[in-house]
Amino acid sequence: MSGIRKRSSGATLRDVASDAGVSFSAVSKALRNAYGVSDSMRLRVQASAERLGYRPHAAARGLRGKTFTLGVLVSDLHNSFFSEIFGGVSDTASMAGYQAMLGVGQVQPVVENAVIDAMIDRQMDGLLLVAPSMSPADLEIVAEEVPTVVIGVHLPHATSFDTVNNDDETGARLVVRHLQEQSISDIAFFTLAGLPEARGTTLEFRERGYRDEMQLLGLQQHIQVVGASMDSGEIRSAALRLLSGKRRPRAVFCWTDYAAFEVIGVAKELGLSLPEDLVVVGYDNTPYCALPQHSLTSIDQFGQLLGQQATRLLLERVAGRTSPEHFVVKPTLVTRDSTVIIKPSVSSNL
Amino acid sequence: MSGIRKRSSGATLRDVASDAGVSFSAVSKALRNAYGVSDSMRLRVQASAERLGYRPHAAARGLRGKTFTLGVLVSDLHNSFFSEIFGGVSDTASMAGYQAMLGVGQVQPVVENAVIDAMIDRQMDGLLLVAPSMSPADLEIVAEEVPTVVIGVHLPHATSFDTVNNDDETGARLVVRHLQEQSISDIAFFTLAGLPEARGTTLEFRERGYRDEMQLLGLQQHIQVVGASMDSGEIRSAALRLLSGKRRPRAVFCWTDYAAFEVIGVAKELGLSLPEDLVVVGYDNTPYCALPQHSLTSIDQFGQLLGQQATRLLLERVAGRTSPEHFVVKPTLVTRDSTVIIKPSVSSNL
DNA sequence: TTGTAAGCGTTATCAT
DNA sequence: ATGATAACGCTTACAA
Repeated sequence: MSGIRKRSSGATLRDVASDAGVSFSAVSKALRNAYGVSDSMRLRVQASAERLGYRPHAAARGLRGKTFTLGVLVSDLHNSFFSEIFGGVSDTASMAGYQAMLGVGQVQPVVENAVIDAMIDRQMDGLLLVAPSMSPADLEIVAEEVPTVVIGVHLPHATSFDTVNNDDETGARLVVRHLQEQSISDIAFFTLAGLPEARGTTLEFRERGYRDEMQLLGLQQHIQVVGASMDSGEIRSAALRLLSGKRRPRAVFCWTDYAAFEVIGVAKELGLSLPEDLVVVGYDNTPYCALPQHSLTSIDQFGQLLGQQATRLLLERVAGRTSPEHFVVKPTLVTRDSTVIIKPSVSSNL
Repeated sequence: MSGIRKRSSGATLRDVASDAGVSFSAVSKALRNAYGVSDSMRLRVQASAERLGYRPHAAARGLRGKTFTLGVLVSDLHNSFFSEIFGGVSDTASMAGYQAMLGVGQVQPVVENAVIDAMIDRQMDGLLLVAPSMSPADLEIVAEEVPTVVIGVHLPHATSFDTVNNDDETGARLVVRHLQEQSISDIAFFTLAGLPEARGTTLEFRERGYRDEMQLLGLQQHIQVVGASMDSGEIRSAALRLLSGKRRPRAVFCWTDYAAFEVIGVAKELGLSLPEDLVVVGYDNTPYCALPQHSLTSIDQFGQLLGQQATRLLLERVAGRTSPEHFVVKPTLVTRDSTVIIKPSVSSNL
């Protein structure tokens, strides 16, 4: 019932070998199903290994071969969208006999680099960078040293690493179109400001999708983009400025769910009623969206799928692929009360 | 500006040695500030190492000495309380030259064990287990093999590992007392159900604190404990049962903030107004509590501090301490509108 | 103070 | 098909 293998025994290849009565190099091969071992020997070796509770020593392994460890770098643990991604990563990795280890690079690029270095030093077989804030040039440098897949940066022409993304442009367009169908035209875009000027970020693409679709629908005069840093206080004051200014929009499309929640909060404090006075939309479709007090329309970008796909690609690179692959998943609009103006007659009170 | 060290050079101790014109073992010692190296040699070696971009090979190091890696096991990335803890861990670890790596054991104890095994196999110097769901006996087994600190399980008599906790009993008492001061006596406790029967969990202590304080204040006839699993749907249906039943409490004290948000959602759907009809309290004081649409009174258990302290203890164990230490931090009640009945005359509309 | 040498537990190459 | 042997890059006695 315990499940924990008491493994202080610390059996090594040699112990298994002497127990099975064969050479230790034979054990190495047998255990890895390498070429050139008879079935009878494999069976005997496996039995011994089992009995002695043998476990390969990862450090020793890393010295010659692989460590079977993938490093995952995320910039912000608080965003539960990242947790979703990691779920997909972890599953896919462990099914292939790999272990995913998470390192956190707290937005500051310095820390980000330090974590990447640490992962490379620890001989991780591959790196999965989730929404890194470093420049494409730096990404190339990293990818030169170790198999790399990047999630959340649009660099479809990168050759030394793969990318996995949701189609942020389409996501943004879906939002604008949906709102326009609700007869809303005055739509503002609330984005993250003050990033280390990065190229190809998801935010850049969301903004482009927003602008393009507004243009396409003839709403260009309503285009309005405001920004705030990640800090909760800054988000609030930017939202307050936007909502109490003279050009208050009818709808605010936020770059991430959490910002949307802050906007909703500010709106309530200002005495605005939702969705009659103001409509809010988020991005990521995190679990909090479904809470009735939010009921927030959001874009689902299938984090788990992103994580799975990225891991699959990474394992391919670890296995030797060098040609680049760029995977894009179509996001989906999840409509909730926050954007449904004409409510059914029997309505619950939001 | 790039910050990324291009290190494909792959310089080893030998390279540094020949560059500095000394033996490679001298380099090893000089770089680790070991005993028996002259200042002149140390300087020369450091200069060479710097110039060649030397970085120690963690796997090779792990074979003889330490890996300077700490493994952190968390059961649920989604709880942003855990992110807070990891922030403290990461900082403290890196200041001591260690790197913290996160592994996720998705509640299922099987996965939890697998992750721990993976961390031990990778020769991590110490393990930090955050709210593990395994039995105390299994914890002992793990701690026997590797320096271990446990956060979020009350086992003050454990000898083979250290524990770091907030005082859950006090936390719960604070809540009950606070509510009673608001003239509320009918207080229910909403807890997590269906765990693999664990001993010493935070929940056990919160419930005890709740029961004891209710008793102490003469409110024992109002004691009511309901449970639900981690699943969002289950939480909702349990909350619905509680709030629409004939014994609807005046206040619900929830084991974690997210559950409180679900309770608030159900309450709104039922047409209850907060805080007049129902008062809700959470635990963890996650960022979402401060949102005006929640304004949730909660218990702050200082996750970052917990993480820092746990890491400090772990590093001590790694350094050789074997005597157990058990650190407990006093939690604090953060009062917000969700429990303030008599509001100031100029009130914002929650 | 400095250098030499023996492992650490693997993988991979080469004989047998 | 099997087994000896040489790395891998480092730490740590021990010798000079």
